[in-house]
Amino acid sequence: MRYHRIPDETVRRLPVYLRCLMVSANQGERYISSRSLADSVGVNSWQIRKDFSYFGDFGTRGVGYDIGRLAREIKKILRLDVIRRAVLVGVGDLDSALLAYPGFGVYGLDIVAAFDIDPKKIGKTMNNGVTIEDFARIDTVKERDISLAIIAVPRAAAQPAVDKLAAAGIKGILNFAPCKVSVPKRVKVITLDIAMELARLPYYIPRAGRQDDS
Amino acid sequence: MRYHRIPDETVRRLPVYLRCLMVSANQGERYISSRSLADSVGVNSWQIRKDFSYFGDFGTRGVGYDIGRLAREIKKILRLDVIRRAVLVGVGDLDSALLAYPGFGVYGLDIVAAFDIDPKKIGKTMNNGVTIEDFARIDTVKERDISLAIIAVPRAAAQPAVDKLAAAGIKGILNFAPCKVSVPKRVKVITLDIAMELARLPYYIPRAGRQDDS
DNA sequence: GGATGTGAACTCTTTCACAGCG
DNA sequence: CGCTGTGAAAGAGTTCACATCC
Repeated sequence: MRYHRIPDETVRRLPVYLRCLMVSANQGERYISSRSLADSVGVNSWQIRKDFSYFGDFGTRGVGYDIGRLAREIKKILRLDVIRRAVLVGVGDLDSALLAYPGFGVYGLDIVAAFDIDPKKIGKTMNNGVTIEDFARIDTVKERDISLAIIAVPRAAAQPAVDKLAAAGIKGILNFAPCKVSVPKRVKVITLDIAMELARLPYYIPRAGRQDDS
Repeated sequence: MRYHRIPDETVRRLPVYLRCLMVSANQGERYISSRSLADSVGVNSWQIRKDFSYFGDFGTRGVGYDIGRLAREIKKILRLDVIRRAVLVGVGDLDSALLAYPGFGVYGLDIVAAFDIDPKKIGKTMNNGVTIEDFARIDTVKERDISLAIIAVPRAAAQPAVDKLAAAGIKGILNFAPCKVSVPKRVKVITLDIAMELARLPYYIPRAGRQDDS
């Protein structure tokens, strides 16, 4: 399969596999079968084999996958094998949560700068030791080898912020603002909209009536 | 089309359409065409028409969609037209952010209780006036007409917490814990895993080389 | 035997083209 | 004439069945 276009859905699943592999590795395991990996992450075993088959033959028939090797391969595929410097834009409640989040480091993310427009925040230092700078100077990230941005600003501020980030050479953006943003093709945006996820939850909940267990 | 199974992808897009409609309504607009709605949310106009066609004929040919009516219809489809009482499980940094999040109320969510296992937190009152209770008493939600839960607990605590929530009659869970959780079929879980989104961002960022704008 | 890797069938989703209506 | 609504075609992604290899 090696020479096909990779489905986006496969790329979405790879980080999930990776996390599971890291957990298994921590428990001292050496090999894992597609079946047991599948059970852990909640997909089918053939889905897992198909996903890996897009990238190469990582397994050993009759044995399974070498956990350490597979984890390294996935990291390489996802380009998580290099540390990337990131900037936080909009320092609020969400950012405290983000900074407290264990696992950004695991995925090669190093938050080295933070910006805000609020004069009350500028100059303050965050939990991780980074001092908040004035967003007016966002263009300085260009000289600081920062390629990723996490933005958590109000809706109206999102598009202008993204425009400035794109101009400053940022290549990837994780957007927590509740709206679509437009960027040049060379910039990748992933929007994570909490309210949108929440809003579709009731759809799956029957108003009343019989229920059966699983 | 009315009598088909609804694609999950359509359900995922409906909240996005709804938000856009609410913004347009606030600006005093009365009608919107599939084309202009499409431009606002970043999909194609035929995608929008197809999505709506699963539920009925909401538009007027030659004119477009009545914004108020369409918003009401979508709310009804998503079952956002009733207030749902929700409980927060695990009160940490993320929860402060969640409580500050404008827009839970917009989608009919009312956070009426909070639980934690940390004795230092139990008894304290959150920003929204809700007092944090001992998670050991989570079963009391059964008598309090609470149908949704938002859980933001460490990975190891997630499955036990979810089991207790399911036993307490919770019907829908928004899971921020970084892992898969198993539930009875009658319970719907939506997992929102920030690290998993972040981990796939570098995949789309070329290591180096030529770039073209859009 | 036991597990992987993969073409082929199948299912789900998007796109198209245009009929139908206001 | 403009814009919606929809069957049909095309495209993506998943599932299956089994050949293949350790």
